[in-house]
Amino acid sequence: MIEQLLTDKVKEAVNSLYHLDADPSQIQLQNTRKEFEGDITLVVFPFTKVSRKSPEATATEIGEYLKLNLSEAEDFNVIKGFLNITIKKEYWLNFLTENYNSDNFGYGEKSNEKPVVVEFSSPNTNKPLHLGHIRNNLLGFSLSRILAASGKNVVKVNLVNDRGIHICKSMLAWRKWGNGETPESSGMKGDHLVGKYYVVFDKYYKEEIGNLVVEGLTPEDASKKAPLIIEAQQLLQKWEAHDEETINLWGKMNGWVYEGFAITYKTLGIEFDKTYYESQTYLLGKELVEKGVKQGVYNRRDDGSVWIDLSAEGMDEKLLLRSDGTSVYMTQDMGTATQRYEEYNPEQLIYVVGNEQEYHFNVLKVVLKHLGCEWADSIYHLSYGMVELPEGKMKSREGTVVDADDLMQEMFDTSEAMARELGKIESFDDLEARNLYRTIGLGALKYFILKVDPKKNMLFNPDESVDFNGNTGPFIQYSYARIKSVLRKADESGLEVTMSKAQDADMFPQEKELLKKIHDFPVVLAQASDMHSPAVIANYAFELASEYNRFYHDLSILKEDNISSQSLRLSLSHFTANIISNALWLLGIEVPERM
RNA sequence: GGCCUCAUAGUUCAACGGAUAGAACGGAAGUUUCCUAAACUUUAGAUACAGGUUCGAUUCCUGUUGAGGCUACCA
Repeated sequence: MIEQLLTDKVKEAVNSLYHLDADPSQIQLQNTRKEFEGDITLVVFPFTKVSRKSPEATATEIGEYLKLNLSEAEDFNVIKGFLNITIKKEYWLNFLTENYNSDNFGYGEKSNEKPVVVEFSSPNTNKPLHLGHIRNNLLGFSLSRILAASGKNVVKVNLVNDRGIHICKSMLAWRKWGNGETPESSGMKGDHLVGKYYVVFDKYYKEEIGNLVVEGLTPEDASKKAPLIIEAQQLLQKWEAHDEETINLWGKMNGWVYEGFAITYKTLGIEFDKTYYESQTYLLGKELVEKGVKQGVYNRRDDGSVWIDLSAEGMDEKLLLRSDGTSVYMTQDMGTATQRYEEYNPEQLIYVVGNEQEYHFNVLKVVLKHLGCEWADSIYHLSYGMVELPEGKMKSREGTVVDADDLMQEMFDTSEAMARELGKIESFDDLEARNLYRTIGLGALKYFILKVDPKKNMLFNPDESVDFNGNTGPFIQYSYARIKSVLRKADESGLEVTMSKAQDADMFPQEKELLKKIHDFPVVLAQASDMHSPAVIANYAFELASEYNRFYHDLSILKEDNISSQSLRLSLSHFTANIISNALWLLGIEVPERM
């Protein structure tokens, strides 16, 4: 890669000119802005101190050195403190020749080192998946692919939260008011059916609270003394005591939910290497807490509860074990993290979890380190922002959630309507048309969510739904389909891609821009895996597609009678299509061969 | 109260401390003998406020204002 060559040569240059052993961070290379002549720009301000010359003079000296000593350097010009270097055409053409047929251009070497474990999704089993889960799933899945492409050995895991008071609420409501309703009898998807009874529970629970408040209780007391919540808690105790009837009901209703989730995951295109169930892991961690008490790093109070004092770290006291000896969230997470560490010996443990749990993960790390687990440093919380609706935050109890299944169906319907309106599918058979709606609809949804920096809250307006024009997935998919169409036509016309001919071609500035953009892909990929950000890949894919469309929109590639130019354009098109498809694959987005 | 995050065109999003802050949608005006108009071209429009560090600040630091989150013997 030219960046590496330049970095080395610049280092050599400042050493020879100014006797400076330059730090890599001082050598700042960037793509030259389009309005200036040149390909790559060196920012020379960091060297003006040692050169004791003006930025212009310094840039000129370094430029002269590079032109003399770097064979790829064609020429240079200086504007203020910016040294714009032009790279020889041969370099770009050689780069094209060597890589245009490479299927995994830019991907890192596959390493056999310790794995990276990525946990994402982690749903509760009392209700269907919603828009917030979609952001989680897409981020986790795309991140896993990006890390894998950069050479890591990735393990995707899901921890299903299948036990607890929430599922007991659904169970109780179903038993009281369900009349034996099943997914088969109701025609409902299993997760939606269970979610329905969660809402039913909440309705009657709220009524009871209301009545108690009328009788004179405070809302807080009322919410604790309502008969329904007490009954639900008793159900949880029965579950923990392995009561057969309770376990059976729990197993049955969870089974419905899993069937529903499986469909949602499949539609969304998400899969895991391993799924853990909280019912099997929730007892883990208690031993760790006891161990901590023995070591004197945690404190047991008179009532039997266990705490850790984190005031030295600038945090509060935190409960690790209840007075009745049962686990809390933190206890379990200590256990599952330890289990996962022992199982995989990972280089990194990544948790894709919303930013409302940032404090929890900070505490988790510190609590483990107090126990002497140095590996706690390998825990990384990929914290993402909330998905907000125009009317504010989603609240499942207030029914302002956007259901994942409904949303995807809407996307499919919208893309179908658009395709029909545009007359896109006249030559398609039914199956191909249906696949296209799915591909486009999902592409729109995924791209819309992934293009936003994970850490930021994002706004989702269901009424406007997701666009199909502009900076969108379908635009990129369209660009891909169009390139494929060009290549098909070329093939039918008997045109051949001959790189030896292309080497003789003149390269238009726009063609070089496109090639430079492709050339950047490995750098972008590395950056994305460093920053854990699919958004970097998404925005890159859009820029690449735009670049292609802008240049070729009114140019007849096939009618060009100069064989060299034709070869250059076809191979450039082929290469662009490859990179677009690779970039979208990293986002979990499919490309259509035609649309 | 304490702690954390965010604040950029009318709207949704960009910008390793670098050049004249980019796109897209929406607004206004155009472009179909061609590979495919889900496209392309032109145009108006923004760094919340006040200081500081720097050759250079949307970016780093301090303060103010505004939005969200956390601060449960819930998970």
